Amino acid sequence: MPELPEVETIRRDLLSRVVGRAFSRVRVLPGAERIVRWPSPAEFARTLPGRRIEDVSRRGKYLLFRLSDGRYLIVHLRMTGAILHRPKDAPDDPYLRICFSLDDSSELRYTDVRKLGSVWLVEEPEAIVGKLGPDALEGVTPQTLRSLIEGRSASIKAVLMDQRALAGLGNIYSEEALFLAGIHPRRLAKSLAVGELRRLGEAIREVLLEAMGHRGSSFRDYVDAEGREGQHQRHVKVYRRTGEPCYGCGTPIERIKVSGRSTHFCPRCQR
DNA sequence: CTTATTCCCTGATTGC
DNA sequence: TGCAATCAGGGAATAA
Repeated sequence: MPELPEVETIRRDLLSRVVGRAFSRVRVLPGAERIVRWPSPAEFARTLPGRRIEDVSRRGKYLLFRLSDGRYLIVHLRMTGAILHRPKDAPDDPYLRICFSLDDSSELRYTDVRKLGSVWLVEEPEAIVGKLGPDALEGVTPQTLRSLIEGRSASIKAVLMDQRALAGLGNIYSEEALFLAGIHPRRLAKSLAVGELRRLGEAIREVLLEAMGHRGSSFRDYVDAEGREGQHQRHVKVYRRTGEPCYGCGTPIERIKVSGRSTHFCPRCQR
């Protein structure tokens, strides 16, 4: 499940590998048409060849390729998407959905078991990422956190996962940040005190930086641009640790539902 | 404006 | 052991 640390790991991998390269051929494989959200799959595949990749950036969980004609190729991996950079004669990758051939005999291969991911080719990236809140890796001050929770009656976990409030956190890292800050995921967001908001902001930053240091978490499908797994799944404190002892106090980690998502927490350390 | 629910999609896991 | 039901979950769409 690529969240901010996984997408950022891929971005950094791709920077050195594809910036300066041009697309030579683009194929949307049969059955994968739905992944191409804009324009039509045929126009998408026809327009990209000849365009050079000038930069790779990230907003929340979105990857943005700035192209030489000023347009942007935008990719969202959702649950099971991956972007692999391979030599063109490398063995086939399973679940290949879109193949971007580059002008140096390499390929960007978009693979996606469940076909839930999305790609766009647009002139104006704000049309896609404009609704996102501030990036979770930057600008998470107590003041911004306070502005996020104002006028909302949702739980703090729901707010952290709301990409229009804060962009980049999903289930894994919102749970980990709340554990680190000692905050119960069902707490009403607006009930948090200033000190708790400050701790939460620090926890978000710490969790994301540590996960990026481990090149992301590979619980199921996530791999980086070279097809390698991350290591942070070995370091999570609560995510998918139902029944296992809390590293802080030994109490078994519990699993509950919060705003429709399974949620893990320590009932003793997070009140 | 808000929050809650459904849907997408298929491999892995669970339950009988 | 076998097979069907359930689960996983980001975000869009829809309902309330």
